[in-house]
Amino acid sequence: MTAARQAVVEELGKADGPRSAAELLEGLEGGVPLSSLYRTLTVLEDAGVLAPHHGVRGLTRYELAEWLTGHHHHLVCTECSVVEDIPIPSDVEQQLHTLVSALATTSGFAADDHVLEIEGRCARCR
Amino acid sequence: MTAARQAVVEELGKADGPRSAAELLEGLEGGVPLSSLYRTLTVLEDAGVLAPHHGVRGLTRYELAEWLTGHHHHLVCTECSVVEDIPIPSDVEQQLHTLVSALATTSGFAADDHVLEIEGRCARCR
DNA sequence: TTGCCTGCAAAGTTTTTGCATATAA
DNA sequence: TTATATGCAAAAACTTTGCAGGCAA
Repeated sequence: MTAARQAVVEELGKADGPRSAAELLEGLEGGVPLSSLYRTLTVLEDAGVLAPHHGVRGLTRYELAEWLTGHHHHLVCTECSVVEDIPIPSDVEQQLHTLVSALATTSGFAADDHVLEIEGRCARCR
Repeated sequence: MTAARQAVVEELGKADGPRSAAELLEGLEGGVPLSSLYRTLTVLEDAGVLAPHHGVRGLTRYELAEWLTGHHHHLVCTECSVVEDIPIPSDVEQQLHTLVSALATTSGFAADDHVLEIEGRCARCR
């Protein structure tokens, strides 16, 4: 774990939602080249530390993997594309999990995970 | 509604999941230029006929809007990136909807819609 | 030394845009 | 005619790769 990687993990730890390479760049001190940042993101993803998020057109954003943050879902603003983490009460999660397994098995799918994104307008855009 | 647009809508009508511009190209007869296809997709999206899907790294796929297909969710294969439509029983959908509204309002979000993606391995990749 | 990490520059992929032509109303 | 749609080529946005130099074990 090098300094560059540490910095990315810390930056994502402070964020309240997934961040793209360009967004991370703003928070990182020193002019890190984009190519290095992308390489760092790839390494951390392969290591299971980061998880990619693909909720918005043409952008891959990253967040800390769920074993670090806990299971959660996202609120996606359809106007400004902001993505915000949202925790989910464990009883609700339980329901959801049951529901997902049932849906998947009838289609021959082996469900590993589920992604629930709530789309709407955030407090600021309203 | 021109012939080119008709063709895209028909192609998507036959598909069992969202398709990218490149994927659509294979099904369309005659060498349609990509740029025209992208323009067609944008027009149809703005017209509310198509809905974009962003479940896979760096790819925007399109599907018919839900007023044409009915509400549904997706199975996403983490191995081959195939995305398959999956209908959802109305009682389950009801539960989900209630749940989503509750989660969103506590965060100042105005929830318009929700996206549930089930990730796993498809029948072929298993 | 040996191997991984970094920066820079070049290239790749997907998507958008400008402009002239073609088509439709 | 008048507006909209299309094709081609160029560009843009985002991401990946090659290569040489740096740093650490």
